[in-house]
Amino acid sequence: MLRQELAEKVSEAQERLIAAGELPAASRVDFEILDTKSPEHGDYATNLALIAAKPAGMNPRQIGEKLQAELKKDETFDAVDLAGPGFLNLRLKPEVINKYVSQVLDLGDSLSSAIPQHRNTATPQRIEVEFVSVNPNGPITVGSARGAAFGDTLCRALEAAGGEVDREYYINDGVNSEQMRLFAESVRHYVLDKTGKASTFPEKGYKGDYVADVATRVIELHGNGSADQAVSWFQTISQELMLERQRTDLHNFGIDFDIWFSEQKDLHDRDKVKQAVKWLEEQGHAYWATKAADADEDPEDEIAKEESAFPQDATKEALWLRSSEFGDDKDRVLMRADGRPTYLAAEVGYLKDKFDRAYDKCYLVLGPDHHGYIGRTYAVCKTLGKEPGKDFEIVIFQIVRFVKDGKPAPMRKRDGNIYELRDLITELGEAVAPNATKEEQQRTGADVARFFYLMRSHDTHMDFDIDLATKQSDENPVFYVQYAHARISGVLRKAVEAGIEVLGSYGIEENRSDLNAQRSTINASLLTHPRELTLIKKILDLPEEVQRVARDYGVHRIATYAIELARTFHHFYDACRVIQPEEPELTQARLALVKAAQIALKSALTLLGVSAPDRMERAEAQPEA
RNA sequence: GCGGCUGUAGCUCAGUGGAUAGAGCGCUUCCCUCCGAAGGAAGAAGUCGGAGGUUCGAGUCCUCUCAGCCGCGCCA
Repeated sequence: MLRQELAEKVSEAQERLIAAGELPAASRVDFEILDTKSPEHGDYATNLALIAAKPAGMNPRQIGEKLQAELKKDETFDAVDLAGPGFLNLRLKPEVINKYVSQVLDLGDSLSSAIPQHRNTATPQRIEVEFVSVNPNGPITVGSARGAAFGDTLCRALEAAGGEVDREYYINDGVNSEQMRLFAESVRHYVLDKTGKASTFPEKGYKGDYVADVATRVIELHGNGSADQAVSWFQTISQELMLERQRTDLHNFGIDFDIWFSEQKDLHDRDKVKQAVKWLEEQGHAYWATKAADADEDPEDEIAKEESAFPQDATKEALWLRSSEFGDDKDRVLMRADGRPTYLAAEVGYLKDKFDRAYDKCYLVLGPDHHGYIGRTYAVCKTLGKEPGKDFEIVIFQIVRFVKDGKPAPMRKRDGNIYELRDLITELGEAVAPNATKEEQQRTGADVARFFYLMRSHDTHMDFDIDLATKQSDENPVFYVQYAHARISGVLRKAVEAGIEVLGSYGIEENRSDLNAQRSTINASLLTHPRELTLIKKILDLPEEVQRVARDYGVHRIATYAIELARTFHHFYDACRVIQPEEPELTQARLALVKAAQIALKSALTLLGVSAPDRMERAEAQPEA
């Protein structure tokens, strides 16, 4: 797009100088087309002279002067100024910028994919992203929802960048799991209780509304007689119901997984874990011993082991993974002394299965409590012949602290007071759109929650003040962005009502022939107001932002971009009246620009998984009549 | 003890080694005969936790340090 065009112009000028012997060939460097700090500096700047100074063995300003002289010959530029230490500020002729409006209209929904790939990186084509993966004994909490929003928008960005993405959810449903058995016992307790039978609550059992909900569903589906079923039966059924609940909550949050990977069915039942462990043994990556080969003789450590809740017979041999040889801090047990596989063994089996599916790149999105797993997981990754960071990447998102009624909201499982994503969505929806229907409240609540999660870098510890988010809805810029979109829809509606011909109505789903017809009738060269040009430039930044996010998964920048784009639009809107019956040609040009802005806004919101409404309801109480 | 993350305006947070560090909220003051004021304009508000280092240039990279949050099982 525009920046690429400018980069080419600068490169060509540089090549001419090299050919003429004015610049050494060593001055060819990766330079950037930057934003200027303030509008009076021009539209864009390039740092070529600064970057090339060292390899060229020249003073930056010296290079700058030569380039400046060369670029001034190009009629693309209104002005080329050499500034500061050696920036070249580029001021463009308006028609260089406004000609892109019709291109944006032509691209439509594919605007975010308009740049195929970054010049330095081969974008992976087949991509797998594993995220959320909450155990099937608990609901989607407001904490895991951050990873859910992050992972999904990462997928959307990777797709926009040209990737084919599988969203994968790993289900921790091993039948031998203590946690799942305990969960089943807890559900059975609730069922017994609800059907009037005596029952004592299992020690360390699971409490909370969601457990009771599952029990209620069990009775609905299987009648009161289900109370007599065995724990193993409860384990199967309550797990299924819990998954159903998770699936529903995620769907309402805009997330649908492609692959639900069952540890039991897809690993254990197919003997994948044993096969993987055997394979590691054959490769010499695992060994039998009573303790780790690299264990240090720290007496305090020995004491800690003695006091462990899970004492092990130190005379029997366990199977250890040589993870320390692959970058982990110590070796890890794969098979316990009693012959049962550890969680790590299942993980090895899972990763091997995943890698065997031949993705170009796999991502694993994990919560902050898992950062200690990076070392060992990367070690496993290496034993399987994959390169961490290149073939496989773990992304850790940081904790969300929830504050409610001025106190930290408890989120810990088993305390009966889990703060679920569905509660958050309902709360936000009711507070922000009190007069809307239930469905609209759900959608609005999900919009607010997603935007809030995605606004901040995944590396930031964020505070989620429920009271603030519900009571003061203005706090959340999602409305600022959505309002810009609704405003555009309003303008287009108004234009139609005023009898102005707006081809293709006012959505962005209109058909191609209409768009082409409109493109031929608009005269974008009338768009010369500074705020019009600023808006066009901002719109053109979207595909670059997408590429960057796909490269470094800084997903929050899409939210930042959306806010900036909305602001740029509001500025334009304030200064440039769109509908002016006495100026039909300008009206058409501005309508085209407004539609281009709508395309970019909707694309950004879609990447965030936030809806782009055509009209918005007021949150304030209705004024007295 | 070891490891991860964070520290930027009163609060919540942006900031790709570049120019005078930004936004939202809050605060002060203006702007609806005019496409929806959930908007716009102007103002006050900063020792980028601290100290060194790297270089033409550091909020950004490196080392050290202080503070906060989190994690470290033959649990899953």
